[in-house]
Amino acid sequence: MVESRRDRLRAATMREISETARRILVDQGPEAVTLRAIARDMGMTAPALYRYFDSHGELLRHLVGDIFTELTEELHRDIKTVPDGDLSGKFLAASRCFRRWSLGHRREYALLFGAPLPGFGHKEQADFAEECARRFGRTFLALFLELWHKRRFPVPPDEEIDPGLREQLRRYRDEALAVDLPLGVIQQFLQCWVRLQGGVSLEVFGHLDFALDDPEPIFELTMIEIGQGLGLEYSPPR
Amino acid sequence: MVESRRDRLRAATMREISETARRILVDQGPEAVTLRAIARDMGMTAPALYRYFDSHGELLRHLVGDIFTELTEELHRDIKTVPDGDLSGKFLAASRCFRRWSLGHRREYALLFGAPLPGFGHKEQADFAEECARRFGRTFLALFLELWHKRRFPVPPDEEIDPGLREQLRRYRDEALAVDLPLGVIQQFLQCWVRLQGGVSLEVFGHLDFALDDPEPIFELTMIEIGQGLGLEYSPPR
DNA sequence: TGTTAACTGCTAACGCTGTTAACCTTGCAT
DNA sequence: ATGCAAGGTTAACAGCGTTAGCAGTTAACA
Repeated sequence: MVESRRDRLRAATMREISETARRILVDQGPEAVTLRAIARDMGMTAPALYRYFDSHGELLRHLVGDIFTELTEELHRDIKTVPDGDLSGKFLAASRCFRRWSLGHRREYALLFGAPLPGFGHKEQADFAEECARRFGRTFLALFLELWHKRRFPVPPDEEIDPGLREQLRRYRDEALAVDLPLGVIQQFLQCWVRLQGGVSLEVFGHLDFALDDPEPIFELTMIEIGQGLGLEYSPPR
Repeated sequence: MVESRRDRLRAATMREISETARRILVDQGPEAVTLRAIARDMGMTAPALYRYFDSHGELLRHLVGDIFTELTEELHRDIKTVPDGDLSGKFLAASRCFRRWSLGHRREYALLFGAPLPGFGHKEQADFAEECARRFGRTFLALFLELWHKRRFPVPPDEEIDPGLREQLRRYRDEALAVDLPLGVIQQFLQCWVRLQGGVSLEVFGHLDFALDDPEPIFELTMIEIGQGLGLEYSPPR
């Protein structure tokens, strides 16, 4: 049997649950995404949702996966708007897209990148959400590696890397990435990623409000500095 | 009346509430800090806590203030262990202390620097918590300004700063800091702070786990880069 | 000193949460 | 046609924040 009537209904209900959860998240924040609220909005009762998800947490993890996917798609869309030759432009576009999306979806951001909730350890995340997160990560990594292959920005030789770090980088490269690269490239990637996501996190959570109403110029300064390390041509936004 | 018997009892109860809340936070995480749990641990009932705090949220905000104070004290303690002449050492010590405390108090960190909770907007925070947070911020700012006055690291002249940023920096300098400084110093401070806290946040929340078991070397690399911008002498930890 | 008001606790209750158990109807497959 | 599984229901349990109402204790004041 390929596509029974029940299968179709089930898939539709699944979709409706996701959409409803998503809408509540956007409208009322993460703590309002309760089973009862979702069910209420759908004209159902809460226990019925257990036919679709094992627990509240798993429903949230599924939601996380959806959001990661949406973010990743938006990133790819923005990257594609830059002509293929312009790698600097693509890198800038991706970074700015990530920041823009994050600031425009603070509650989703909190769910994806905030403090890990209880029983939500970012480690034992559901396969689905985990895979979505990985694809998100690969988006930036792919850009970075393309940059390395085509432009060869300067990186420290393996021998000059802190021994403790070197071993970790080697493991990550060989086990997770399975590519042939100097370890310095991975180190550089991680440093850039920390600056990018670290800065965005602070902004999203309002931890620069004590001094700035609009931290965009600070973000752009960061982009300039990162770009210098990678030999990129900087061009202002818009 | 200066110090009635009731006043003493009330103060003691206040203290006990704080300590109990704190212990539950450390042992079981932020979501376990419920009014009922606190009351249970104290041999009281939940409604009695309303004699001391208007709501659950306000109790949490008070807890935040306590934690900020504790963190600030630990920072000052560590800074003092470095001889007064060694400003580079003090700066490194403070930064490493912040990172160490954050990694050793992840749940407290989440409360202080995580996503703002509902009705917990980081803006309309209770006066108490707000003041504690300010004193924490001033700890780093003071080090930074001392560094500037004694060592004069290079900063961009006011005219070269992005106009939009310049105006914000001027407001922050004149209204919040009320000091006489080139705006470039403030800009540099904010950039350093973003790198420091941004990196620590990612580490605490486990967002580097996808690649690294121990991100300390990456943190030290950041310290080296920041130090270069400020003309500091780098010395490895321990 | 006696009275009054404020303070500090209690219990009971409301409505919310996630979750489980028991039950009923409906769709699908043998 | 029979039987089983899927997908829904209601009822219930334990926990939560919060409010109302009641009692006892302490402090202040006439």
